[in-house]
Amino acid sequence: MSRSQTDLNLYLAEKIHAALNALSQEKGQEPQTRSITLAPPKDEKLGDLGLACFPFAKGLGTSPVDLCRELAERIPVDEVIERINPTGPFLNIRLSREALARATIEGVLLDRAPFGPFEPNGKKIVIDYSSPNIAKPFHLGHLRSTVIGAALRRLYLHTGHEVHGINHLGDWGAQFGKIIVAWREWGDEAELATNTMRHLFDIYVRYGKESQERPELDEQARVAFQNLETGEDNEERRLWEKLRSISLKAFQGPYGRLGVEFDHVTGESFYEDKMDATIQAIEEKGVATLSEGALVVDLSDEGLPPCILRKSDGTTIYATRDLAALFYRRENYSFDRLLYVVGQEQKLHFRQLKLVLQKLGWPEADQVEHVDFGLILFWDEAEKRWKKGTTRGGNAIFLDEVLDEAVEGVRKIIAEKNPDLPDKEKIAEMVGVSAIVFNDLKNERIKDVKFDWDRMLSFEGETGPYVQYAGARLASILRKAGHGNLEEGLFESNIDYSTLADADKVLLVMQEFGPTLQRALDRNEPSMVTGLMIRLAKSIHSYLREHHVLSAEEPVRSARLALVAAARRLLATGLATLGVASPQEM
RNA sequence: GCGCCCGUAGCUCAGCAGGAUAGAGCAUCGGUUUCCUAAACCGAAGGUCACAGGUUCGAACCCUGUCGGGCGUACCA
Repeated sequence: MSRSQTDLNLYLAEKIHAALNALSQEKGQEPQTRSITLAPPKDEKLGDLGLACFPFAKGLGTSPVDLCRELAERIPVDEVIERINPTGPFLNIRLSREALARATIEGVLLDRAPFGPFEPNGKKIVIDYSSPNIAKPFHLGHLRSTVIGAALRRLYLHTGHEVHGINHLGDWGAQFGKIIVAWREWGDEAELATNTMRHLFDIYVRYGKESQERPELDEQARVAFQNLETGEDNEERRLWEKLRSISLKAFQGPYGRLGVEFDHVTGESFYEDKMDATIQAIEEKGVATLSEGALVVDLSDEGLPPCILRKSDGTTIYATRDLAALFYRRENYSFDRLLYVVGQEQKLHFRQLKLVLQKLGWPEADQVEHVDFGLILFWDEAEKRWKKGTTRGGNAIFLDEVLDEAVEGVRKIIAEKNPDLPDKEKIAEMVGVSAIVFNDLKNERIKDVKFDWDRMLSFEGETGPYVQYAGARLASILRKAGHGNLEEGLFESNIDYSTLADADKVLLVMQEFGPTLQRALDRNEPSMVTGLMIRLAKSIHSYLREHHVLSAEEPVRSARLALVAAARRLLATGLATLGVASPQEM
């Protein structure tokens, strides 16, 4: 079964492409290279998918209306294309309902691309995401990089890429000097043991406040990091190791709850012994200069501040470690693309890094991309506006608090609406955590997220639970039909797909899966998938209202069950790429 | 100051590389439950797409300028 047999957008695009090329050849023109994007016509009576002919007409020296008519003549009606209908400059196509149902349902249930995994394409993608500063709690600010990166990792995996997901932990650097000093001043072993992250957070915040009146703290912190970077087995190193390992352990909690995985956990400290060689390599290329006591790559040609390789006190900086990581990743992963899922406030830093790579003459410079995202803003009642929250100010919200609130909200709804549900606690966790993840992946990543408890804890409308609920309803129908394993045995009976004409809305949304994955990859934008899942859930909820499955007569009943199984499965697949669970019941 | 990002319904956002009459959710109002989960469904109301020019068959989308908000602007990450 070829891809275009299950992905009808692709099927149509191939037909149109062939017709366009035939026309080009006749007119002695170059073949068309412009990609074909189909969109639903404004009026559904015109067809299911349409192509605007304007851009193609220009190259062929004809009018869009004429081109549209000519294309329609050249694309014969077949078992998939029920009607081809030139409407002025728009080429509208109506799909055969039977073919639509067959291609979609069989494609999904037989796990064919784009619904199932793609054939390996040999491309290697490295994704750097989450990368929190440990020794500070996992707070809301870490959530975005973590869930966006994890979703991209799964999307690239699904579409046949070799993916290396890396957690570039912030476990090195000047900040550790501050944490070491804070620990010396106010650290409490008992607190650290019982209340690890809260305690580290408290002393870090205290450092931020007290260092303003006691500037000697900053000097101590600077020295502490300097001592750490000597590589010697000294007090600083022992403290660093202790604090690092204990906080790393504490981070497994949030990662576990979120279901986030990494292929490599190589933090900044991993490059401790690789930075000298990196600096040396850059110096040998002759692009490093000394400026104000620091070793830098000058970028004034591009009108940017310099990229600092070594600070005037001899210690390294995050740029040094990022460059060492780039050298290491090029050597060890020979990536086709390297994605940094990091907030937009670091845009300048990544521009600088890329420019350094260009100066080094790396061809890979163009394959390094900053996948940036917006901030999390908090409502300031006094100023009546949305503001950035800071860890330093002590107003960070811990991720566990947010997840716990969401789970508690779900518990209440279960108690009210489905008190007999088995495994209540497990389901509450699944649904509550998912709601937070889904919410974060809902909007375009570049948009700032406005943190709003009411909105986050709302489970109605365009939310994670709404989508999960659609899946649970489908699962419930399958369970009652005796399909314990959901789609098992469905193909044993011959399904009469012609009886599913009234399910065209659901099926057409399911057909958007392929093009949506493509767009999500092109733009590194998981929200494309989130949006599709909402539309799919919406179409399912509507369909189930109007069409009864279990009480239908054969052969309609079997066909509807197949539809239900396929919709359920696709929903689960899409949600899984987002990191959202699909409970059987809720 | 300079650079980058954002500005669409009361609120939060979509708008699928420039296409047909700008769409959802929340909130508001009204309707649906002897029916596989009402965390649902159906309907009503709600718009100067920040503003002004420009590009063209066509602009919420591209260009220029203005206004508003945000982020960044060498030894934090």
